[in-house]
Amino acid sequence: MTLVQLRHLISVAQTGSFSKSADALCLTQSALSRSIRALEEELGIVLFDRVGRHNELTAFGREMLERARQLVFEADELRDSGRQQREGEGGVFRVGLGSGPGAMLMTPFLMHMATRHPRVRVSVARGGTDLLAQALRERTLDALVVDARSLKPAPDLNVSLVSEMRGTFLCRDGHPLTRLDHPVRFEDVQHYPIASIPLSDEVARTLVEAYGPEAHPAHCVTVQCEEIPSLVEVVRRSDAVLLSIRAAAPDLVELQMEPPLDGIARFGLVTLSRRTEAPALVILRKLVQDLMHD
Amino acid sequence: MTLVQLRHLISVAQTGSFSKSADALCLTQSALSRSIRALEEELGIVLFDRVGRHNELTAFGREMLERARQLVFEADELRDSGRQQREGEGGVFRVGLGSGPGAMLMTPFLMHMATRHPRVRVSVARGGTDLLAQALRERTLDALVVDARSLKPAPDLNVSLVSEMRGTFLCRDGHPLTRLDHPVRFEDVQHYPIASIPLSDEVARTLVEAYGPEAHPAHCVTVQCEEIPSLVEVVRRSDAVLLSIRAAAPDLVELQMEPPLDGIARFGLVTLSRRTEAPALVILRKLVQDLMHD
DNA sequence: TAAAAATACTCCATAGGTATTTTAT
DNA sequence: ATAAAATACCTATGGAGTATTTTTA
Repeated sequence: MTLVQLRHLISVAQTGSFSKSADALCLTQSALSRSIRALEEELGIVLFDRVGRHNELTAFGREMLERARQLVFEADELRDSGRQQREGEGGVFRVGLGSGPGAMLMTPFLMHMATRHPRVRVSVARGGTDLLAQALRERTLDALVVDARSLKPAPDLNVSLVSEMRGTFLCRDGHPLTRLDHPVRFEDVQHYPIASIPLSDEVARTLVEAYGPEAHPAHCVTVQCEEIPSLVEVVRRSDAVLLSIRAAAPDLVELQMEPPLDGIARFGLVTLSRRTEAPALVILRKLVQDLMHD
Repeated sequence: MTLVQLRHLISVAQTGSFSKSADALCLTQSALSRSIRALEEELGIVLFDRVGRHNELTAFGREMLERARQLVFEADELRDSGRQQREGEGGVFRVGLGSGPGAMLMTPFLMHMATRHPRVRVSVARGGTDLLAQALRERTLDALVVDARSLKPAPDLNVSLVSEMRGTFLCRDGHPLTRLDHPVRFEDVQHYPIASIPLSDEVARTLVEAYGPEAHPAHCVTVQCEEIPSLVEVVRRSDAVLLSIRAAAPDLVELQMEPPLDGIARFGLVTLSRRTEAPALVILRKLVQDLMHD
């Protein structure tokens, strides 16, 4: 029994004629006749009563037809599901976001998937890089976006750098620090609350190297939260200073630090090597590249 | 996409190995490899990540697998349904019973189907022969059992005689008519109530020819009902006389009439000619032959 | 290095085409 | 007599086998 044979059955049942169906199926009448006959022989039951001009389904044929229709319909759906997945119109996509990327990507990513790819079942996990990497290895996640510096290199992980973003101190327009007559030093900043998302050890080391032990986030950050928009709002309405990547809020003013903070967030898209990429990954990669640049 | 390919997918997903599945499927490893690859190419998506020793389904492959399992299961069921129908283990069977056969067959037939062939969906219609024949031509019935004499011969109807049964007058043991010192005449019978199922015109004519106009059922039958068992019960408990086929009740006594009633019920199994018989027809035919004989 | 999958090639089984016969109206 | 299905015969595509290469643990 073949799906093709079932398609033939359905067609002949519709037209009531082998010849007409043969045309419709781009086959010769004889080929179609043999196909139906083979099906009948395999099933051991006659499907059509050949009544000269017009062929009628037998009682069994009628029962068979409905089930054949169902089967062929499901098979067609299955066949199409491949294309749908490729085009981001289906399937599941489970993403892990590190702290920084999570803060920047979570909402836009979910929005984008909900509006542009509504048929993809997407789920996002946030957490520490190690935990996310573990989930990736266990195949409970399809991809991660994390700060590449926080990720221990491993041969089974495939990291592709998608974005590099400078870290800076930002404040509201008209902030006292913008009116200083000398380059801003860290001790100037320290007079104000410092807002930040949770920072990786790598970033902490960069800060300590540039501005001394006082600059370790564990000490200096006074307003911490994972949602960048909330922090931005606080900084807009107060004298708090935001330590984050420049692109977090275009309307905030970047402080000209001395020495300048050359820490760079290196966001990487992580997948398991030697494993097939989730089709929806291209969507995520493009989104990250569009959203995360200075 | 082929059902065979889906079976291959299912097997490799189970074993995690092309070689093992190839053995299980009685195929070579290379053939199986190509089969899966062809499926992947048609769908446009990789199903397995070939990770050396052990092959893993991709995310898409896992989704696909479930649907493939369902599809193959349904296909197998469909394939088997033919054999099931042949063996009277499924399908529908719609029978029309004429008045006489209905009276004798209805209950035993339904009992037999319910107990021996519980998976066949059976329905029985009772009615006049013409009405039943019409339903047969409209394909709302699969077969009839009627008195052949009441059926107008037609080229599109296929009648096979399954049973001939003598009609007689029956009464209870010890009935006054059994003690007569001469053969029973119709006028003797007329002194008692006459019970009968509705009789065809053919039988009526036979009666009139044998015993005169007084014997027409429309005149002489005083207790009429379609259920033979009920009539038999009445005749057992009263002096009523039952006009029916001899086999209706073995414990009743047959009256030796003068002249003898040579009317014979000729029960025929009617189907549409040139149409495939319902598989369950063999069941009915055998049942009729077993039940309806003198 | 050994086991497993992919590839190259060859073959043949079968689906399909052409021509003809049979069947039913 | 005609239109349609079945049949006979032939062809060719693609599924499957054998031998070999490539890959990965």
